[in-house]
Amino acid sequence: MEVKIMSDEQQKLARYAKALGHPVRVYVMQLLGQQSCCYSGDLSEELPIAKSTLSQHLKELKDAGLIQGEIEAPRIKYCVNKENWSEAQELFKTFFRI
Amino acid sequence: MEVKIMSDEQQKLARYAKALGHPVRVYVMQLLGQQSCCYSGDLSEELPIAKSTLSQHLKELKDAGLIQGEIEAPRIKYCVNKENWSEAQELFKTFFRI
DNA sequence: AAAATTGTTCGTATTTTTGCGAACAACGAA
DNA sequence: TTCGTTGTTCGCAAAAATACGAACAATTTT
Repeated sequence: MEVKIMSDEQQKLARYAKALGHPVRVYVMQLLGQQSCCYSGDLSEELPIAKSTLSQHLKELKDAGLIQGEIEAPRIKYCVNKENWSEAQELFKTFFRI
Repeated sequence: MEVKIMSDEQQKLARYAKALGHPVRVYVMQLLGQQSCCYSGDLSEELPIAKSTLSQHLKELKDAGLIQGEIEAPRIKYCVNKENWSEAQELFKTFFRI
């Protein structure tokens, strides 16, 4: 896309949508919606994927801005990034005009 | 995911999100939201991508169930797949609890 | 029938995503 | 300080996504 046709909103929406484009990542966000925070280990026990794979999915969500990690040694506490979550919420709300 | 942990809802949401995970596809859906139908040619004029690339994106949206094509020779009229759009709407609404 | 229009499909190349296990780093506990 | 716990990063491999132009198919127009 050398010439920019897409609006920033569309770019952002696509970015968030992409981050939510995998069942594991939807699962994580849904869990965080219920309890607002969780540890990678908790997820690792529930999900039938390798630790390293989970770590990558969490990184994806982090890179997309949907979650943030906080060191709580020796673990890492993952929480929803509320600011960006709200943004995503608004974007999807508008997109689906709901 | 040989052992199914994810719910159908989560799988579906991820599927729709994935389909929306590209700016061009967001653009198309947003246009269809405004005018409900459009032709590939219209899009091709506005978007700085090759016809074949656009065709692939439309196929993605079709495969995800978000749009449907109707032959109106020599063109193809693309419309929102209302049933699935509603489903996606509901899924995202619930997901974002909005 | 020949030519033009519309859009898909094919072939190809590049990049990104997904996934795993092994190795590593950081930290608390023994 | 050594050992366990926790989670990331590395190295690799396979699959999927992105993108293009050329070729093709279907239909309408000339």
